[in-house]
Amino acid sequence: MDLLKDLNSQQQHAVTAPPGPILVLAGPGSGKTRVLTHRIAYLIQQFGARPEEMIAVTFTNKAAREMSSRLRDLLGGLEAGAAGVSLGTFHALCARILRREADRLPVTRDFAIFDDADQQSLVRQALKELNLDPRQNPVGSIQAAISSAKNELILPTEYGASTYFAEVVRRVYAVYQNHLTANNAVDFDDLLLWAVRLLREHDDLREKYRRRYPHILVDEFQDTNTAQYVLLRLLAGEQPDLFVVGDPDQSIYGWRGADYRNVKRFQEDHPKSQIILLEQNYRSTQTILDAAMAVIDRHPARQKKRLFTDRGSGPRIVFHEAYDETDEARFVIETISLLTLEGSANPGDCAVMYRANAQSRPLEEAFLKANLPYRLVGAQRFYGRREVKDVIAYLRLIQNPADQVSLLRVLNTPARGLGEKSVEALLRVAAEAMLSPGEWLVRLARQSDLGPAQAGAFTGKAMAALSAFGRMLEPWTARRDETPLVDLIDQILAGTAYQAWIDDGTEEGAERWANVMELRGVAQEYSELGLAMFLEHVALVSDQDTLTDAQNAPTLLTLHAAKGLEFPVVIIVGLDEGVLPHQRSIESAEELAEERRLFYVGITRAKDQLFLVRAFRRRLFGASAMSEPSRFLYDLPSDLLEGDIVGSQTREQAVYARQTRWEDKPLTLSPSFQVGMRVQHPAFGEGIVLSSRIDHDDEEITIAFEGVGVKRLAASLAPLRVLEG
DNA sequence: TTCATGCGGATTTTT
DNA sequence: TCCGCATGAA
Repeated sequence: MDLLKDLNSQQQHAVTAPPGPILVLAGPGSGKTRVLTHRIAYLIQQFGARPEEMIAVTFTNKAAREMSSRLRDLLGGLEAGAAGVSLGTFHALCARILRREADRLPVTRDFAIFDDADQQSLVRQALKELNLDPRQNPVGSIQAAISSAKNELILPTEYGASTYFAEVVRRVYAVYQNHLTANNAVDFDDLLLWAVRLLREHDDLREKYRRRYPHILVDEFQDTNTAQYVLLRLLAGEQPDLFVVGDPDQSIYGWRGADYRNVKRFQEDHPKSQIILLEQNYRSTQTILDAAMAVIDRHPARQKKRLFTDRGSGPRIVFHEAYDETDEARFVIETISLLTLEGSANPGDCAVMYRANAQSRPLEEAFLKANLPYRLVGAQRFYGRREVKDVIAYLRLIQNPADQVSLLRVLNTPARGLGEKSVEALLRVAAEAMLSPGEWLVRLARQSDLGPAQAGAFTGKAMAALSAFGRMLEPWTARRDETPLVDLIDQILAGTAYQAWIDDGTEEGAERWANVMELRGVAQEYSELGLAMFLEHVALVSDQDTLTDAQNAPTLLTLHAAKGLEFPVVIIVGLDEGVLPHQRSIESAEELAEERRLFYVGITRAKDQLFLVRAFRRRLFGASAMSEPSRFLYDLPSDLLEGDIVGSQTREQAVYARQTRWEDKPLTLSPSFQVGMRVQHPAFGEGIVLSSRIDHDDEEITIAFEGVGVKRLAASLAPLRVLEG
């Protein structure tokens, strides 16, 4: 079959490039998944690469699945071959390596993977031990700080403490890490961090994996963080066949440690790398692309891409200013109803996007009031629900009795009279016996006789409850490998009378039980693979994966959640200063630029029609306040728009607003000094500009001054006056 | 162990 | 405004 026949020339160029470091800058809707899958097929067919030698990394399981199925279609008869490619998320692939090489780690291969909530629970515990007040040292902030440190590959001993908070973090981090090991657990970030450490510190392992995976492909490369970048470098070795695809313009996870500058770093680290741009868009109308480019071109120091399509210009973008958020929601409903009525779109073709989850509320209320169905993405996550986490915690405890976080979660769930005092005593006694509390309980169940000292540690009631718990747990752990997974879950539910505990007869109660049953359903699919794989799955999936497109209803989702998706009709609401860009991001040029990219991502989700909505006044934290149009709106050329952004404002105000907003300051730089300009400097006198380039958020100019020589200056600092351009 | 109360904080969340 | 928590009373 001819692999190249349905690729455009840029895509062909990327797919057929000789093996080596290759950077593909792929605009939205430019077919990057297609390029990745074709590249894999091409390497197999033209270079005789074996699928087992290839590793393809994505950021989401969804993307991995998508690639896997597209690859299967593509390779057709080579199905077995396609299956040989190691395809998965960074985290999943690292978890696999860690389990395989567990003998070099401080945990066993049964280690648990701790999520955010588990991490916070450990942080809380550490704070307690260090006698620090969780009120003054917010658990979430500390956890986030530890997470960023890990993403930057900073170990507890290396953590610099220049402020009081950093000192707190430093201490908590150390204790936290010890606890993780004691729990026989790693957290999300550890999956990457340990993988890097393994490859860094063990020459034989590094060699082994380099030989094993000579071909590496990476999707969404702009979203890699430092740990992931370093991991790739370690895996890739000196003569890498490293094919990375990304789009710095769609980098919206900087706040999670992703660093689009890795794209630049890649070019510096691989000076011979090939750079290929994918600019033809197969998704949107030219009007939408023009709007998107107008927004993103204000972001300097970027590799420009000219997005184009052969789809034609399509309808103009509609801007609407609503009175308040209720009115905004009403406009959304009316718009969707109208489109449905005229037959230009199905409800399911429409997506409503917003900056923050809180904005979904007025929208949901409007949908409910209008008695219209909708799909809400994100918000309350299935695997974050209490009842789901409870059952998983039981399973995790069975798989890994050292998992103290899970134990403490379920020890008194359902309530069995084991309060704080009993827990403290249990932890103390277990520590004395040099066992984890879970193991201690199992041992307690196995030998009826207790040391007198230990028996004295508990009240009679607590003792009875503990041994009952131990006797329940013991057979589950002892026979965990023979017991079918669903049977195990049923035993847990029966043994704990769990339904009675969560289903209180209310509607919520029924829903909670339904969630448990849904989890049981997922477990059913894992009956072959078993408990360990099931736990791996639930630890590493996200809820995005649960997004089904079954019903024909509009989708409500955040701009972040929208990345990677597309819809015929997109309505972006809340285009107000303080909402998009978010209040919190306005101060920092870097964050403001990310808000801009977020808007860009939103715009480029639209295939046919785009609606932009804002509200004249908006209720924020209770108080209602006037809001101003988002500064990003002023970047849209008016000939693409239907509806006037100026809205109720007077012309004068609008002009003022436009001027004062031209700033996203440092970052909106396009070089203001041109080569050949004559300039005047108070100290150096007159000179001629030799070159100018934007570096980060400043302009760096090289000037030849008469009688002084060549100087390199920063435009923001040097007091330069232009004499003639 | 559970409920009531008060306080502080309030983005985004691929794994 | 409203949610989650930490804390204190029953």
